[in-house]
Amino acid sequence: MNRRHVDAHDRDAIRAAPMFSALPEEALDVLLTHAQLLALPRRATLFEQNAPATTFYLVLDGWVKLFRMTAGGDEAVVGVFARGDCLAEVPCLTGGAYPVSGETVTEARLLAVPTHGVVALTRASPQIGLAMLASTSLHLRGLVDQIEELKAYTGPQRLANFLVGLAPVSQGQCTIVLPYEKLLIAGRLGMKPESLSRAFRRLRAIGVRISQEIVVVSEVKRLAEFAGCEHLMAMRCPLLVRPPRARLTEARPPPGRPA
Amino acid sequence: MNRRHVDAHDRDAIRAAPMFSALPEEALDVLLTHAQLLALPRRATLFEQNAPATTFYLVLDGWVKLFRMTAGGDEAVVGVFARGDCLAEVPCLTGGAYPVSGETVTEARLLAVPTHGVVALTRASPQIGLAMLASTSLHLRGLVDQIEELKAYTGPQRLANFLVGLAPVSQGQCTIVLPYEKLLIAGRLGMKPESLSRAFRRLRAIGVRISQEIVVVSEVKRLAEFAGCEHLMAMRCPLLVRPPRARLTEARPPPGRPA
DNA sequence: CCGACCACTTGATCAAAGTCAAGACGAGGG
DNA sequence: CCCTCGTCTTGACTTTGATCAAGTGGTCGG
Repeated sequence: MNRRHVDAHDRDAIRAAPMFSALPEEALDVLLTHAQLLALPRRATLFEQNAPATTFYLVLDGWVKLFRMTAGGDEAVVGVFARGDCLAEVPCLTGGAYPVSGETVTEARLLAVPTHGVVALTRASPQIGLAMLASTSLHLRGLVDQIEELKAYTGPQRLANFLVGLAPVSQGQCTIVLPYEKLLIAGRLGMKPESLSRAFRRLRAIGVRISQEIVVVSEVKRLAEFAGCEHLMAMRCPLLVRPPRARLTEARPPPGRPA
Repeated sequence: MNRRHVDAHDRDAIRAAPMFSALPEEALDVLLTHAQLLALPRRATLFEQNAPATTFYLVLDGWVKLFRMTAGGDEAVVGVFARGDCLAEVPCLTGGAYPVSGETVTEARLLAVPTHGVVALTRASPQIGLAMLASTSLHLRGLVDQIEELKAYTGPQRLANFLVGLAPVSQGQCTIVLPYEKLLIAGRLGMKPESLSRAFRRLRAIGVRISQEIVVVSEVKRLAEFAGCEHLMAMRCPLLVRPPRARLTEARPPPGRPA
């Protein structure tokens, strides 16, 4: 976990990034002579929002978050990245500033690529420009997905969707190990830790058990259905015995509410 | 407003787009031979989510929205674009599908550029690849801004921010004409029309008057301050005299509900 | 073994925004 | 002219999520 040099395993991760996948082997060697391998502890800062972008990163192991500090002092998490993901390529190549801050959330190994290294590379193989666009396209899509989620779905639905994305199968039972702390998951999903906790409780009714960082889903399809949920209405608070709501047009039924 | 051909005014708009700003005059001519000028009515569909991307657009006049239909049938607006803005370049050049749907929200004139036209262009002048990245970079930034807004600010704050962005001056008094319907503004800001209406009411307390589509701001700085708002707390519900809510620990007040 | 600290959970309460229903208002068609 | 339609506003009420406060259960250093 603390290797000092790029090995075959690392090369696989690099190949996984869309922007390098089409690169000939020799070009990759050139790139690596410019790049630096970082082994970082938890909570290490990679770059800060608004700083001039000089280096971009590729995750080889561990997790990295991108976020913004708001005027009020909270942080808004914009993305959480894992092995094979590439960070901040765009501001680097356009010569701008980082639009967000970046920080490790676990111990992590990263490849740090200085901008000038890639500019050199671009000259060598021009089609890398299109590959970069492909990479960017993925990021754009991810952001659009997030906006849709935030605008149109409730907390429990976003959590369900997050879990479905983590599930190794698309139907049946499965077990998921949460990849990072609940605190960060909450940020990623745009809610407070307390709300996340309650969201997990809500999902129990559709077959989600949780203990510590282990989540057991009894039927992934059910979860997915709830996440996209046309009929959230139908399964709202499924177990809670609630007296039927008094309708304005009817007489109020005797409130059998347990004290 | 219904010109059939690209004139000098239109060329200005094209030059305003980052991806074409650095293009030599002759290359622009080549581009225009491939492109098509569209004069569209309100509510015309440009492309639909998940369709293969074959054409991208540059807005010459009017307004265009990008949005997603959610499973529940609501639409989540991802962006609203005006003169000089470029839409959907990325999926076109990476050969993917449109991640969102696009529709005009007013009468509009657009330049429709088929992908193959630009691929030809790319061969002619390779540095256009970097220009495209610059353009994309702006889009990314815009999306990140939206996510931060949604996660960290309240409705009235988002509205204040929106108005500040529209204001022609950065301090003092000013008058703003809302560029499109309130319904769409609400969508853009991630709320329902009713909430938008109430958000405007809230802003009255800090010097925002509204009648129809005309907004008068008595001091833009005050608005900007509220939008970034460290001390939202200080000016919450400034004028409204509200009877305190009945507490659960007290006797339930007799429900004066009309039968 | 103890106690401090941490991440997380839970409960009570409150504010923000969604929903439903009704009305105001202007634009356009018969 | 009136009537309808669409947009916007308003009011009453519900639901969601945030906040505050307390409590649980770990881990780690002494």
